[in-house]
Amino acid sequence: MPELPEVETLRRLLEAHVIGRTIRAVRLSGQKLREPVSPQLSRRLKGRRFLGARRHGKYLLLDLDGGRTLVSHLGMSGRWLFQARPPGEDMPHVHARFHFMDGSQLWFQDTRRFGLLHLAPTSRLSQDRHLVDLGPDPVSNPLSGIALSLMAKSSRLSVKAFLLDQKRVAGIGNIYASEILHRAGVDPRVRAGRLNAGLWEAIAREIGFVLLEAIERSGTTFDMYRTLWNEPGGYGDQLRVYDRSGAPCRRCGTAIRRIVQGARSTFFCPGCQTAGGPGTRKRVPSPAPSRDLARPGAVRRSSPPRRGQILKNSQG
DNA sequence: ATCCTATCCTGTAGGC
DNA sequence: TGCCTACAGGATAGGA
Repeated sequence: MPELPEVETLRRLLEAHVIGRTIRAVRLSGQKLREPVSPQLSRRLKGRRFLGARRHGKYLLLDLDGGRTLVSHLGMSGRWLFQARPPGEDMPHVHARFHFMDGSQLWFQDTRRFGLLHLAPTSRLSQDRHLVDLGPDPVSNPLSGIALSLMAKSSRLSVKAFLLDQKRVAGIGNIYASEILHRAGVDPRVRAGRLNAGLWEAIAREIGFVLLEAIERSGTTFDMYRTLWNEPGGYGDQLRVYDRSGAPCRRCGTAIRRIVQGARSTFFCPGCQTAGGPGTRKRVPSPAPSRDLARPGAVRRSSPPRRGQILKNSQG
């Protein structure tokens, strides 16, 4: 579940260690990812140099000379791994190996193959079909509460589902959505269109806070995610609700609950996350039926933005 | 138009 | 011990 902080961590590391290198060869596994990787990729990348690393939401954008950009997404289990001196042993599920002139290698590994590797013209990147519908990137262009509340105005989605929708805000996934709503004190089941401006202000603040704090710690390794050096991220012990069902809330002591929304887990504190935000106790009916699947003790493993501008200022 | 569900995929946890 | 099933979720196609 790499989300914005994990991708930004990789972007920074790639910028520091891979940008400037020239590709000698690219070897592809031939396996289909989210969509087939073009067999032309190898030919088109040969001899090209990486010029820069950008990011929008969860998409990593690697610009090359020759006017093309490598658009990548990590899906559920994707990894970018760099070795100055490639190890002797092999690794499973490596779908692209970039061999650089100096002998170093960059690998794209993706066990579950929900990731994406695709080459697009740099000049028309914002029109690329994978990127064109993305909402604003909340780290490059911090969102105001006003902007969020305008976007949510007539939405019947739960606020959790709203935050997960990449067309509205790009980069928030299942882990950080729960964390953001916990910090904002907002019940994840409340419909987005019913939240008042003050709560959107709190959510906007926590989006920025949580994502930046997670970036500082190189992201969250819950399961698959690794940095460029194959190391886990350090934000895992900062998580307040995600995967903590049954454990006491660190703010009020109430047992954290797990529910399912849109076939995805949501973790929240029934004590201090309410429909009216911090300090209110009123319980509000859920917008959609949500089953309570918390099993105590059982720890499961493992101004509104405009379109067309999304790729500007995406340096992160 | 908006929202919801099923689908893709693999490794792993849990049940028997 | 080992087989089998269920589950995890990002994005999206297609249905309601």
